[in-house]
Amino acid sequence: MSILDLKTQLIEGIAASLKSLDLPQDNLHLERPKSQEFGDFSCNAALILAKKAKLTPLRLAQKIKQNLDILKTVVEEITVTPPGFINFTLSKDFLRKEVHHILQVGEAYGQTSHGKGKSALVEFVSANPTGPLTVGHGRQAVLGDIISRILEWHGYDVTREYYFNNAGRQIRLLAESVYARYMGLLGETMVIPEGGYEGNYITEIAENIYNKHGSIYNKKVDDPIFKNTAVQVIFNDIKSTLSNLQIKFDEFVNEKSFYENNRINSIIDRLREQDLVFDEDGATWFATTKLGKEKNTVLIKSSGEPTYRLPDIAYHEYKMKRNFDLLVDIFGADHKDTYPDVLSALKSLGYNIDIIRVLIHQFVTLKKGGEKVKMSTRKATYVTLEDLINKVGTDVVRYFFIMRNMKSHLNFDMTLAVKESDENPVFYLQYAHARICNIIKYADAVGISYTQKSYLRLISHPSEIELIRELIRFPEVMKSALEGLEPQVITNYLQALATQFHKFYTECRVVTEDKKLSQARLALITAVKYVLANGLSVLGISQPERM
RNA sequence: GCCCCGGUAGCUCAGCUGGAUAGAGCAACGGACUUCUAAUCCGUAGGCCGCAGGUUCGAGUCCUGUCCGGGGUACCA
Repeated sequence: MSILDLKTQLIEGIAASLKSLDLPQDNLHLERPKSQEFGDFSCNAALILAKKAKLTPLRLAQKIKQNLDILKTVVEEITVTPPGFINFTLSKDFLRKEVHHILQVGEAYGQTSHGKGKSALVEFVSANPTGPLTVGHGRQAVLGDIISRILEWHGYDVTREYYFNNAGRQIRLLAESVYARYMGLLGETMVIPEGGYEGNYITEIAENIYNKHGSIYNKKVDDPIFKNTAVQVIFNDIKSTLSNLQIKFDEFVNEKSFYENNRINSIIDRLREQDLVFDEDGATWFATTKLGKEKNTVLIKSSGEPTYRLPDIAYHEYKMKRNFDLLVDIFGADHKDTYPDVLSALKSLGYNIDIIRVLIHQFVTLKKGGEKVKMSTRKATYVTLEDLINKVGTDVVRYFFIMRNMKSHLNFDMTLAVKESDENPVFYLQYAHARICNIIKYADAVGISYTQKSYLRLISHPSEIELIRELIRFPEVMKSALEGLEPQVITNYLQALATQFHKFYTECRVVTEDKKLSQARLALITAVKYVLANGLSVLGISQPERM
């Protein structure tokens, strides 16, 4: 039985008891008490329903308890404590059986079928190819990938999608910047455009063109070679960085495609039919004030060029039309004000926007030795993600970016990150895994291994029991990660599990003269190994067998 | 001005959709390797949960106000 099934059973039991007392049964849930003295689960139903039952919470709790019909083999003790909680303590027998359960299910332990037969589209990164990915993009890249993995863990068929724009003003500036460097290489005067790009990579792209073609593009600022080479080189660079982070996209969608097949005009037309589009001052506006916003929004500038919102709407309509069950958009805080326009447009066009989950993450504040660094791709005052990966490694980078709640600002101190990479919390988890692997190897060498009948009844030491208690929380944690689409709960949990394991390790020797006990403990730590490995793999972090 | 996010130990942050005595890591101090890995463990110390009201059996968590930090508020993306 999984802990999730057990919780359902307990809640059903409580509901039945409430029904027999003629009390409402909705909104029941179990909590994990902070202290073990209150057992493994507690229920606050009596506190909430006391008024309705015209009893003190304590008396009501007693009554609910009396009417409870719950298996003694699973729940060892039910207590009522002030102010009126009903507490359930799981039997040791149940806990031991759970270890067996974990060993049987193995790599699938903690999975659910919530997403079985469903598909999800996760859009993230979506940085335009104007420069290398920065540390700032890293947070979103890792967040998006791990959220995708969480969805996959629960059975979703996930498409990771990257939306980009290789046209427009920024790209024109990029091409002109490359051209300027190219002219510089030819010994001509080099005019870097106003607001152009200054990074070293621009020079490298120019050299690339020069080495291949010499001076044949002299004075040909409009030749597509500059734009094409730049975009191609930068995109390759971006993909290679992502690949170093163990991230692979399934689809790349070009904003340009929405101009080509008339989708944009069609959106304007359909919104106009509903009186949500009007013309003013030569521009075309989206009447967002009619949809509850304070200001209207420009969709087509008076120059005739659409703002990015319009293709964004077209892109999201394209997402909708592909019939996913779930659409996840991951944006930085700078999009906070713009995505509601996209959603209200989709709604007006008749789409069910309930399937969209928009996740907004706060920015990374980069620091160097305590000093704040302002990042700008244009000015090349950034630290590239690639540099960071090279310095501290993929596992550390991935872990670092999801250690914190996405709603919080992430202070990233480069100096500290490099210095502290040796004592990064990710190693704490991996060390626990490696320790287990080593014990198993040692046990193997002396001829002890666990079998299905591994004397688990011999497990009784407090730190063993605590370890199991921690272990079986895993399915709950993974469920909550799915509900909140928040990877951080997994890292918090794995830290707690590793702590409990390290504690167990110092208190209980696994391989001893006592063969039966050794087998039992071997079974226990193998279960720990599965859970650690499962958690780490969802985070996309390696599980070393030796450190 | 208006909108969004944050404010919890010296520092960096957890705190499970309102629960019981607010937690961890780092830094400080004191202990533990003859053992399956000390990248570890145990202990001590550290708090007006920004501030003030409110809601109720119960608030770090919800509401109102206020202060501080960040982001947004473009015919830029």
